[in-house]
Amino acid sequence: MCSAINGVLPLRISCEGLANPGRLHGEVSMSTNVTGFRAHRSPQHLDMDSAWQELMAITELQEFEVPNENPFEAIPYLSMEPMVSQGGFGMSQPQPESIPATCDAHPAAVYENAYPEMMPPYQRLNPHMDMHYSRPVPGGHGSSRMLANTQALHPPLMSLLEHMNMTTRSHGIAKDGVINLHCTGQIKQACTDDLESDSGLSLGSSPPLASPENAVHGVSSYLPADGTMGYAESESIGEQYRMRQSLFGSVDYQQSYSSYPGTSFPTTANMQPINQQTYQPIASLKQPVLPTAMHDLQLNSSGLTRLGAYQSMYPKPSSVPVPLNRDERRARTLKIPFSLDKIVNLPVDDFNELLTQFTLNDAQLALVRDIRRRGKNKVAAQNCRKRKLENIVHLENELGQLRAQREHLTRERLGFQQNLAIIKCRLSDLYTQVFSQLRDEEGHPYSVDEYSLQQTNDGNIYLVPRNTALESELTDVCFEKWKSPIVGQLNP
DNA sequence: AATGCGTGTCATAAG
DNA sequence: AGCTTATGACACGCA
Repeated sequence: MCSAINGVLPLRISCEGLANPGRLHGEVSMSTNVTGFRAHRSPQHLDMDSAWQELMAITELQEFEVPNENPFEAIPYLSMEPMVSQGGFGMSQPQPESIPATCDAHPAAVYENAYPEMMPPYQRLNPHMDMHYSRPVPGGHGSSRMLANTQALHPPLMSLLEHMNMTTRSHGIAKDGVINLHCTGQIKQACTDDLESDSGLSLGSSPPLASPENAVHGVSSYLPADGTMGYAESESIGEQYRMRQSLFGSVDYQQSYSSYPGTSFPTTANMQPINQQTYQPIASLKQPVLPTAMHDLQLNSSGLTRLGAYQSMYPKPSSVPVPLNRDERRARTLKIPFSLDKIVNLPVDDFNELLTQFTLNDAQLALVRDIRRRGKNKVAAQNCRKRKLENIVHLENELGQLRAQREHLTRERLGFQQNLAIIKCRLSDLYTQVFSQLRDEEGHPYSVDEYSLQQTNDGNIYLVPRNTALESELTDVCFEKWKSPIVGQLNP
C-alpha cells in the first residue's frame, strides 16, 4: 500500500446553504491541493476539524439522532477528530482527552453565554428562592419582579394579584340585617345575639374559657345612660362591611387593625405614653378603670360626656354609619379602654405596659388577648395568601420562560441537524473525491470500508486504514507508514 | 342549588 | 415560657 499521491486534489466543503452557518463561523472550506501529501490549512478558511468539533460538541450536547443515511456514517467522521499530536505522531496510548475545545465549557456556561436573557435573573444571581419570597417590600426587588412577570401572567392570577394589592382590606364578611340605630331594647337584645354569628367566623371553635364571648353575651350593649341612641349591636354587619369596603378602599395588611376611617380609635401614632397622660378620673364613671379612654375622650372630644368618650373611641353611629366587626363590637361591649389598633399593633412590651395601666377583668383581658391573637393571625393569613399567589405567579412565569427556552433550543437543534446533514453529504463527496484520485493515481481501489480520513492537530489529513481500528492504536510504526498526509495543501 | 372565591379564624408547628 | 409568624384546614358570605 502506498500512500503516495501526486497531483492536486481540489476539495471543497462549503457552508453555503447551511441552515445555521453562523454557528460554524463561516465557510467550511477544504479546497485541498494534494501535493506531496502535505496539508497546510489556509487561515482564512475554516478548518474541517473546527467545524467538526463544534458539530460534535453540539451533537453531543443535544443528543442528536440524525438519520444515518450516509454510507460513511459515524466512524469516518469521528476519525476526523484531532489525533492529539502530543509527542509528534508517536501516539501510542489512548487519548480520551481529545475533546473539542467547544466542549470544554460547562454546558451551563455555554447556555449562559448563549441565552443570557433566557436564564431567569434569580437563577443567575441567586439560587435561593427565599430571597424572592420574602416579605414584599414596596418598590423593592419583589415588586419589580412582580411587575416584570406580569406579562406571562395568566389573567385569573393577575386579577387575583391585583385584587390582593388593591383590595387587601376588603372584608367579605357580611351579615343579614338592617341598620337600626334607634333600636328598642328588644331589638337590641336580638342584635346582641348576633354577636356570635358574624360571617367568616368559625363560631364556637374558640375555647369558651379562652374567649370572653360568653361574657360578651352576658353584658348588655353599651348604651348611654339616657337611653337614647346607643351603639347597640343592631347594625347590619353586611351593610357595615359593604360600606366599609366602598368607603375605605385598600389598606395595607399591616394596617389591618389600624383605625378604620370613621372610627376614632387612637392610633399608635397619636398615643401618648401612659405616664404622660393626664388622667383625671371622672366620678360618674361606673367603671373607674378607663383612664385612657377618658383621656382619649378629653383629647378627641374635649369636654364631652361619657357618651362623647365612647363616641370618640368607637364609631359615631349617626354621622357616618361606621361598621364594626365582631371584635370591635365586643371591645365596645366590654368597654375595652383602648383601641384595637393598639391591641394588635403595639409591640409586646408596649402592649403589656398598656395592660398594666388599666385594671381589666378577666373577660376584658381574655378579649384583648384574643383580639391581639386574631388580629396578628389575620395579617399573617393575608400575608401568607399573598405570598402563595406570588409563588404561583412566579412559577407560571418560570414555566413560560422554560417553554420559550425549549422552543428556542428545538429550533436551534433543527438547524444544527440540517447543517450536519449537509456537512455529512459534503464530507461524503470529499471521501469520494479523495478515494477516486487515489485510485486513479495509485491504481489502488481505496474504499471507505478500508480507509478513513483523519486529521491531526497540525491540520494534516491522513488516510488511515480502518484495520488499525482507532487512531489510538496507531503506533509509531503505523504512523511511519501512514504519516504522510494524503490531502495536500489547502488552496485558498 | 351548586360552585368558586375571598376572608377570618383556629390549630399547630417552628423560630 | 411566652410571643410571633407561617400555614393548612375549616366555615362563612357573596357573586
